[in-house]
Amino acid sequence: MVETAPSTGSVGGRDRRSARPTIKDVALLAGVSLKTASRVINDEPTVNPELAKKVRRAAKVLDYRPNLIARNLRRADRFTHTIGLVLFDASNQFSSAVQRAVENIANERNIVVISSSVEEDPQREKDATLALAARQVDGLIIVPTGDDQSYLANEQSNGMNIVCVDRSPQLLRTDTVASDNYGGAKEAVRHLIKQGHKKIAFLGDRAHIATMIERRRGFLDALEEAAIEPNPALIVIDLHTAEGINHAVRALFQTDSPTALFTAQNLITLETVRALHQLKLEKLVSLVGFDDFAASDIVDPPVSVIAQDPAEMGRRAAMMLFERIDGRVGPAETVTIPVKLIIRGSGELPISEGELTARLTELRKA
Amino acid sequence: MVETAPSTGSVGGRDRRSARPTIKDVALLAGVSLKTASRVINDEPTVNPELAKKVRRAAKVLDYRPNLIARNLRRADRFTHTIGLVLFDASNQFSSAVQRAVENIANERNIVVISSSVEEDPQREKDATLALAARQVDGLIIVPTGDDQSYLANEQSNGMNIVCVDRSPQLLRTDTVASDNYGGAKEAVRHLIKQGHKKIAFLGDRAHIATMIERRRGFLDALEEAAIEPNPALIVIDLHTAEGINHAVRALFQTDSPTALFTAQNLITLETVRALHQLKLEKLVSLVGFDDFAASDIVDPPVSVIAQDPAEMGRRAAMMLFERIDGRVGPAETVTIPVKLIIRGSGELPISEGELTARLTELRKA
DNA sequence: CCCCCCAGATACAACGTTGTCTGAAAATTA
DNA sequence: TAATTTTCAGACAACGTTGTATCTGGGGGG
Repeated sequence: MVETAPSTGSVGGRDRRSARPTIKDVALLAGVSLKTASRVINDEPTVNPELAKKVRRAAKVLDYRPNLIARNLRRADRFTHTIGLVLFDASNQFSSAVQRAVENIANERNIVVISSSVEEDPQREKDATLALAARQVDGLIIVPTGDDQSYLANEQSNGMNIVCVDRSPQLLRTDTVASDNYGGAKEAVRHLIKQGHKKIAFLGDRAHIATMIERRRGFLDALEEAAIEPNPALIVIDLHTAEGINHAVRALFQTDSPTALFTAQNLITLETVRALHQLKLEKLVSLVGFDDFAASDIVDPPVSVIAQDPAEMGRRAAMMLFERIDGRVGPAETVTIPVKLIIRGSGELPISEGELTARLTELRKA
Repeated sequence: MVETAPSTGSVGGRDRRSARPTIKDVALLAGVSLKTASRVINDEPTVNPELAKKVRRAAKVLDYRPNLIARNLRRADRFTHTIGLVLFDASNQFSSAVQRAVENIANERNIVVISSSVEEDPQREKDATLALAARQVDGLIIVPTGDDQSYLANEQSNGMNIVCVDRSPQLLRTDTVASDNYGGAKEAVRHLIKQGHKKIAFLGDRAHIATMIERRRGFLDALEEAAIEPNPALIVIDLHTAEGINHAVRALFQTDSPTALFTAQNLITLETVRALHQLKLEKLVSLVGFDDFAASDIVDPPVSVIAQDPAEMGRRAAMMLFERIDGRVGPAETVTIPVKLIIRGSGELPISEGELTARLTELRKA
């Protein structure tokens, strides 16, 4: 599977000393002082056009590009024109939509985004975040993973601008952009109750994550509103692997048998639908998920969801961050982005107790 | 939607001069020279343990963290322990799987990944890539967007290590990790031909992208093998927006009517299935897509695909890059990652000319 | 007792760049 | 024409750090 390319010069093995030209080389070639070359590179007007032309030609010949590391070290304003983005998981659709939105806003301002994906590991979150800070980013956008962001307190008091997205930071106060998690969850469950469901299960991620707490609260309040006693056996948390979710769904139908499910996160929704397919229950058990995903409308049956707007969240977070970088002072703010119930079918299946019971008996026999 | 947090100190508005402590502050507090403090920070053994302890305590008190920008500037080896990753679109599942794999490998080596998403814009690709190079990254992993990467020639000859993923670079020779695009496409189309299809359409992305060229070649060769004359009207390229794809699919069935489709990219597959649903053709027209996507197995009908292995591609790319950074010299290599036909249903629909014709007539009337 | 050596600390230069200050020549004014 | 201002190039320091050279003092050997 490895083939070497036909005869060409070797690549790799950088001789790190002989590398890139510096402004000194440019000045030398142009026959001016180093500072004059610097002036030309930075478009300062106080240079004789003749000389400027010579410098520019030299820079072009050498393919000179300023070393931004050196520049950032020296520049008075101390802006590196770089922001850091910490994601809980780059391959989650929610994350990558946020990333894309942030990059688009940053791009308009010629700001580079340094992103780190921490795979839901709080230690990695901390390491990555501090590594970004040590690189002197102008600000941080974080989708928190762990339940303690206090390691940022010093950075913040040193003036680092921080915006959290999706999940509020814990033990730290920062600008935050979040969805209406409570309201959305409540709406989802109300919707299921309106369809006639009474045995509704909650499938959620790690219990300490702020969004999960809110979504579960919404779930419980919707039940209470309808005077439905919550059944603890129908509340499953700590789901974050495909296997775990599959197992949990099967377990649910082995013993208790909900007639509807509320899945509190996009990956959980996806895996739950997959499990329902395997159990041939997808047409018999209703489901509403929190957070939309790419193919939700062409799944069988199409999945009803509480849709978040990750692009808007990323956009707002980036804008809040840039305002702070531009000098806005004031107390930390929280922006809540509304969510929307999208009805597609999975949450509005006709209820037929008979068929469901039949299928479940069949399953339990097997 | 904006609420201010209850009484706390303000955030933002960094006083950029009074910011973070430097090693000078640490040395001062510890009562030693700057260089001694530096030695302690860098775990050099030639320091009296007494003093070392004092320095460490001072560093802790001040919450000192080295300024990596300054360090990188000075350090002899010139490694910044940072690599750049340029993606064609962060929100594409393929891209984000690559990103995740690269970050995982990099993380093991304590390397930070700076990534840029360029939204399939060649100019942005160039800008972003050079911006990363100017930040002195130790290497670059690029999923090329444009049809000319020669702007990197100087960087490369200055010793920058570059690995391309998915799409080969054009007008430049670098290490490359790619799928077996030709073989995969051929296999997909052979599979459709084996099911009895003769009128097979090709739906592809921008024509200049290396992968598209290969996949189209595979498509055409499979037809030729079976002595099927390709019909130019069934070859649609330059698809890259949801609307465009929807429109193209509708157009296909207005005039010519393929009985099967080969969609050459994941986004195209998704939108094509969506369009088929709208036209109520999803059970009548067969489809095989190139590149898998998250919900492909629970879509109605489940989508048969040629699955790539983006995680493996990212992993291999990162490993090749690190080998180069570690000093491996030699000609540029190309690694081909095998692909796999996954049969799920959409490519194996029973052919019923009658029903299809009926539905099409109905459609054209409307 | 002197010299040397070594451990271990400090002083100074350097990385590539930009901020500040100085100086020289040109341009303007009196 | 002399005095003064303006223009603009260059010298030098500095950013925060590490590499190298130098210094200091204490211990051991002659």
